[in-house]
Formats: sequence, C-alpha cells, structure tokens
Amino acid sequence: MQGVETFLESKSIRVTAMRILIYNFLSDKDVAVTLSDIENAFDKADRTTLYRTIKTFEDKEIVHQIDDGTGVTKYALCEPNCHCDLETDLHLHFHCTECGATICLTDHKIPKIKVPKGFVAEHVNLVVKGTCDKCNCD
Amino acid sequence: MQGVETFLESKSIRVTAMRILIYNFLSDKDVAVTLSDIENAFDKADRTTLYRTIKTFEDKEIVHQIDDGTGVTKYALCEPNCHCDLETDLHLHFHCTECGATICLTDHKIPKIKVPKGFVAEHVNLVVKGTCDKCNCD
DNA sequence: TATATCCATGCAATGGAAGTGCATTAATCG
DNA sequence: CGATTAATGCACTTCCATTGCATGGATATA
Repeated sequence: MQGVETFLESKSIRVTAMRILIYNFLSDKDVAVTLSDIENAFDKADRTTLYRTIKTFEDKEIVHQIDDGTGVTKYALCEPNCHCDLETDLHLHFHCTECGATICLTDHKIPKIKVPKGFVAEHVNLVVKGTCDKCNCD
Repeated sequence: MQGVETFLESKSIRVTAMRILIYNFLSDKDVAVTLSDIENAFDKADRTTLYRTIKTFEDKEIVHQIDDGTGVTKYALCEPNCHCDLETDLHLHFHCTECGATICLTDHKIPKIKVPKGFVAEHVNLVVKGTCDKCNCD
C-alpha cells in the first residue's frame, strides 16, 4: 500500500516495515484491540516495539486509547481528521460483556455534559456495556 | 457510632471493627478512594482484608466501583437506597487531571444513550476529565 | 563515500495492582 | 461451652504497563 506510507509521512511518522504492518492490522479490525492482540498477530516482533509503536501513533493522533473497564487498554484507529477534541471528535464506545469486543460507535457523538460551577471539562469517556448485535442473534 | 453497626446489619454484613473503620473512612471522604488510599490509612491491616471488605461492600450494594481511566480502581459509598440501576442510580464521575481526585456527581444522572439496532445497553460508565473547582481557584 | 547522529528495535528487568489458596483467628448459633 | 461459619493475615502468582540500556539500521552531513 503506497497510501499508508505517505499517510504516515504526512503525520511525520518515520516509515518502517513494522509500522506499516501494525497500521494495516489496526485498519483491518472493526473492533478495538489490546496490546496482546497485536502481540499474538506478530509473533516475531517484540512486545516493547509494539507498545512504543502504538504510543507513537497515539502521539500523532492516528490512534486513540480506550478504557472499557476490563482493565486492559485497547486501541483503535482514529477517524480521518480526528484531533480527539471534546466537542467534535469524541464518540462513545460499546463493550460487549459476552464476546468481550469493544467497538467505536463513531457516529454516536457524546452528548453535551453539564458539570458543576467551577469545574472545567476537557475530556469525556463514555462506555456503554451490554451485549452486541452479534451476540444477541444467538 | 451505633448507626453504622445497625446499618451494616441491615445489609446482612457481619459487623467487625475493621468494617466499621473502613465504612467510616469512606463516609468521611467526599472523593473516591483507591485500595492504596485505604491501605495507607490503616497500616496495621492487611491489604487482602481491605480488598475483600470492599468487595463485600460492593456485593451488598453499599459501595460502587469507579473506573476513571487512571488504571486504578476507585471506590465510593453509594447513595442511600441505591441499587446501581441503569435508569435511576447511575451518576457521572469527574476526574481532575490536576489533583487526581475523582468525585461522584450524584445529582448528575447519566443521560439516556442511544445505541445501534441490535445492541442492548446494561450499564454505562461516564467519566468527565478536566480540572475541579478547587484546582481552578489557583 | 565515510562518518556521525538519530531513532527504531529488542532484551531484560521493574513495579503496581488484582486476585487466590491456605492456615489462623474471631464471631455467631445451638 | 462447643461447633460451625465467616473474617483476617500471610505468601504467592499473574498480568499488564513501563523503563533502561545495548544494538542496529536509516538518515543526514562533511
């Protein structure tokens, strides 16, 4: 994929084979993944490399972190032109307690939240737990 | 406090010195606490005891768990008559990124969240991050 | 081209938090 | 008081996140 390389460059991320692989892995998934998921997909690579690659992606705002309450951090690609802004970019996440999948509901923006006087909101984390469409078919 | 003992009994929790102390510790706080916080407050007690006491309190629905995204679980007393129900009891939590405090905004109930067709919502975790009233005074 | 520099990678190790098994002590009930 | 049941304490384990250091590859510079 020529596209990925130029995309990474446009985000001032140095292009390496590993990074392209990880990016493609993430973009193939429609659910958020853990570090272990990536680890299992790339046996040959070291855990630290994967970890730092994800951190780099995060810094450059092409990946966002999700805390779905399971205790392990999950990651997913951001939408194009995402800056993880409170007003425009934040979407809610759905965690299925049956299959364990965590899904970005990117078209479900987070409603405006009122906070008490004196408080300043900068970020919102909204996770809905329940059962997903696939699990409800059974 | 005679009141605490009868309260615990009413929840069918066996009354011990430790449990009274922990309950009072929690009710003195207006912020959610971590297990380590409790540990530091009670040097003499073993971590496991504190851990299991909190779990007991959770089971009996007098304490709720909060995942504010810091990676460590926090705990706070429930409101009276709370059953941690989706519709009536769930409130939002505010996490201050400056002082690290996590606060229950019990009068801020969680707005009704729409999820896509096929999905069933059972629980919602809503954490707003930013700076709290105390930190904004500086 | 040679060399210096910067950064990605890999290995090893650490630290923190959650959780479990088992033995001991304390509380309740008959 | 004696027996049963539950609470406490200790030791350990596991899992995940994170960091330090050494190495190797890519890039820029002379």
